[in-house]
Amino acid sequence: MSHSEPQDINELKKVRLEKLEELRAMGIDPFGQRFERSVMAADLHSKYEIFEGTNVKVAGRIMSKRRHGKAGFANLQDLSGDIQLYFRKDDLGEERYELFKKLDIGDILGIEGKVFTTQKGEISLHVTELTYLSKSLNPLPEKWHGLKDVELRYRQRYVDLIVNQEVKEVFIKRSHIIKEMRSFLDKEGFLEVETPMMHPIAGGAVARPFITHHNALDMDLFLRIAPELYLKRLLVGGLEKVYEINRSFRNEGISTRHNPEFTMLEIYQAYADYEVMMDLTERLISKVLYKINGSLTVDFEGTQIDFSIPWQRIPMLDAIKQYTGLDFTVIITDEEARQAAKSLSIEVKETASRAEIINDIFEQFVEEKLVQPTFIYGHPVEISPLAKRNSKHSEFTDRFELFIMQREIANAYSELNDPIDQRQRFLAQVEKRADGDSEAHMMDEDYINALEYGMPSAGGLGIGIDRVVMLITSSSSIRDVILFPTLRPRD
RNA sequence: GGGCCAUUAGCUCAAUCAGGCAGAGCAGCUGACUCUUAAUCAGAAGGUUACAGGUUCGAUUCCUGUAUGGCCCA
Repeated sequence: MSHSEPQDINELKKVRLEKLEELRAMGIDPFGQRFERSVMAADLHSKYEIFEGTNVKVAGRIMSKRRHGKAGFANLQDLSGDIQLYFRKDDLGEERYELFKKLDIGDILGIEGKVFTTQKGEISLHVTELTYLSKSLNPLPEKWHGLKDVELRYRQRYVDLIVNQEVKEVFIKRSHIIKEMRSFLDKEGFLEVETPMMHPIAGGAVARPFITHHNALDMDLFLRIAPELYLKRLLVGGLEKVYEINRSFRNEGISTRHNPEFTMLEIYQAYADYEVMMDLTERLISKVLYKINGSLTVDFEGTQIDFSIPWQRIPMLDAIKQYTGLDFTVIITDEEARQAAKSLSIEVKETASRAEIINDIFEQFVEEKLVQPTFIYGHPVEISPLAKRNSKHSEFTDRFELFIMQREIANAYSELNDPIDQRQRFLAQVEKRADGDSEAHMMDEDYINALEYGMPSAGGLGIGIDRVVMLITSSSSIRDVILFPTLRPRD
């Protein structure tokens, strides 16, 4: 019990505490023991013919109660669904009927009873025995309107899960989605690995890290912003096909699309390239979607998204030309690029490079147009410090990003395995850092050292799991697919 | 970080526009009712109107600040 609210126990809780004492006085443990249930609630409905007339045991939470003098009904909810309970004084006897009368909504019970159908046609249990498994002291939200206050829903997700079934379904789906992804990758011969979450050097992405401190070593560590550089060390080590599904952490704002900790799937495949990764992305997401939803189309807030493959593949410069008319194959110098940006009324720094401007224009004018699954490929090398250069156009990389519903869902490239070029790229990043870009990469000498042993040519792919779950479950906020989203603490 | 909006009973919401006794439904409590299902009927109760100030005879309402959250922008 919180020590911050000693005198503040409200009336409703007081009544329940009194009931708890009454139970104890009757010799009943309000917070019972193991209960061997024989059947789930949903099975009683789906396999009624099998269970009709038999005695079964169910366990779960009382969600509603209707009393009629010397008889009454309640509804019990377990993970699978609901079952109605019928209590009758004549059958239960005085004492057990008293227990029924004392029941509060929210109490957790084990129930033994006989399966039957009421006159109104509802499959129910005629209760013969009830066992207290947990007395509930806090009143649940209203049965009809449920819990709507989003702040309370996120802060007290346990209550949200009790009363809002659709929330429970989203998180069950999330679990299934991740399970299907693992199953898909395992079948394709990938090895699931775990790499450090605490990094001495935060690398693998452009982002500000969280800093923590190790006391015994007396050193600062960064919570990882991406697992990329460790996974590629494993390619060097000969683990040719690896993936990792786990959290990364980025120290930036919170929005409907960003949570400070989020789940990424990263995949690396030796001897592949970014086009192999495109194919893999299509197959992976469409297969998982079909397994989960039984369809390749999703209705996302009224927009039909069609995941039938193949998906569109558009070079980044073509996409910019299509939506702005600007042709960056003839806009060559930084100065020309800055002029082009001004023509679109984009604010750019005096020192902004052509690559940065291409990226800015893409983000501001093209992303919002990409609703159906679309691969955008061919990013400037300057904003892709870990990607291999295109063999014909060395200022661009063999990289793609996948966009769906205006959101970046995946990022992938042919991995840069030239240690000399990689060192130059890191140095360019270090320079940016020195100029105040706190998101730029740090130098990672050990990673260079690994590359110097030889990393096979490879394709790498990162998929934002939370965003995929948002798409598949038609959720508009990332907080609706993360059980306990980051919030400022109350008090 | 900036803009806009919200915060009223355990929950879902009124009352705020134009300052004048803070209301309802559900849940809870008391009573009636042995097949109800948003059960029904009767009764009683439940409030630091997020917090701190200010204006006013009088503030849930107007003003300022703070906290938390939501949406949009960076």
